[in-house]
Amino acid sequence: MPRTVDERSVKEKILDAAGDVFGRMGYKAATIREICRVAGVNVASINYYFGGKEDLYRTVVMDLISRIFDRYPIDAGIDSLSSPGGRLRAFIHGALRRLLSPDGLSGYPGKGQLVARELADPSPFMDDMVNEFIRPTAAVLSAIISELLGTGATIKDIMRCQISVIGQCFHYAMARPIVTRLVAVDFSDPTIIDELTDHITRFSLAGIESVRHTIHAANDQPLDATPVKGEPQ
Amino acid sequence: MPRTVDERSVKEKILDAAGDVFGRMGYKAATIREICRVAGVNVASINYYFGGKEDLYRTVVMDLISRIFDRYPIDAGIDSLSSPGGRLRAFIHGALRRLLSPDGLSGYPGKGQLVARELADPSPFMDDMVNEFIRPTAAVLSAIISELLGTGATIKDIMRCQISVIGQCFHYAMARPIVTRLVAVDFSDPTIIDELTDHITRFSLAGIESVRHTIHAANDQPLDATPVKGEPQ
DNA sequence: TTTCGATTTAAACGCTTGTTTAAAACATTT
DNA sequence: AAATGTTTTAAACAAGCGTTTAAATCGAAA
Repeated sequence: MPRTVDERSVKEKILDAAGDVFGRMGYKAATIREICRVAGVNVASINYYFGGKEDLYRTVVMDLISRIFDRYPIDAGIDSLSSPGGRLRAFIHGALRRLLSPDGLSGYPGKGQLVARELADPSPFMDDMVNEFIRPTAAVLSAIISELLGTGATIKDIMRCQISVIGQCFHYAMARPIVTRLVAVDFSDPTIIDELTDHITRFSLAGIESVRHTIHAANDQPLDATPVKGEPQ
Repeated sequence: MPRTVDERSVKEKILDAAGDVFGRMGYKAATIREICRVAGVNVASINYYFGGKEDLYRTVVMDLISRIFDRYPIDAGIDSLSSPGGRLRAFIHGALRRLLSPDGLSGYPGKGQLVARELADPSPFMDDMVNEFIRPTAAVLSAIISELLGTGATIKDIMRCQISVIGQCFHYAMARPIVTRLVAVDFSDPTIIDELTDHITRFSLAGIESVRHTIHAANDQPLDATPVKGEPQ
């Protein structure tokens, strides 16, 4: 237990520094000496307060994600909306805020990369993360899309549309090193989340609607063989 | 230079093993002792043939990507098609083959993760990769989308649609650890690339068309404030 | 002031890393 | 068969890692 006001600060300084260093370097390349240098504490502090490097990492990742989902809950404003389109919009808005907010997962460079790194290179406790945070999130989106697709939609249909929606959101966070290299995107612009919400919602609603049409039109024609190659009009 | 048939095999055995180990563990966590153990060669071989760990990594990544883009060129069958929708389909097909083919970037687990890892944690030579491979690819897609959006589309419009299309493709490769945890996707099924091409093309063409409508309808109404919240019908 | 538990510190520990070395093994040429 | 240049090998190297240790430092209670 901490004694003075500075004590809790030591633990927090380590957590902050660890988030940055782990995010920038990855678990293996990050050294506790570098973390302690950034935090301005002694190297033994990490073992004293957290027991070791691995436990520190687990704490950092879990704390970060928990805090984000506390601040931007999965179903924020979703239940209150009656139209599935509005709910899709609320979902996309929430996902983008979790991914792109400066106080969110993407305080780039640093903490935000932790998530991208976990995706590319899952930790042993990735399963906990999936079960606790991602699975409930996916369930909410799945319900919305299922409603938009209407009866007749298979699990495959729902799943693919789900990935189409999430993929658009994630790409901004995941491929940020590439996106920023290719085009000038000002991620610090506070209006960008709203703008992207507009775009992705519009894009996705049309995409889902198009899939819905093919489902209802598929009753009389085969599905396996050579698929539709032409564009709509 | 190699003397016998086995000699070229040593270099290739190292390259193969390095692709697997680097992909599974990441650059830092991968040890040359593990790579050599997998390859069945002496630890000194890597320095003898490649000069060191870093040069080996660079060679592995560049070789892998070059080979993929040789096998699945950016504009495969795109120029021959007259309709922009058909060209979009060809582009998506190519992107998915590069990302998901078993002989492609995604010989999962292993080499495929190298790409995801490079996205989340770019190497010093990420700039070379972007300039040589990604920028030309993005240019092709940009031209197709520009044509689909028609006159009046801003660079922002084109860019966002571009990311919407690429994001869908990449998500299968990037978030594979999560996707496979959530739903049963058989990535070894040879027809999956064609199926996903169908879905993403259909989804994207409708999305782009929807964006096109808003562009042409935006001449008389403001764009900033509260955006469309309702769903299509 | 003295005492005592909690924190901070500098130094050291054992271990693994990438790399180097010098000798052995090999295939080919003279 | 002897000589030559190339490849393979086991062993060693210095450097850096996470972790431990034991002493120093600190703040509050007695």
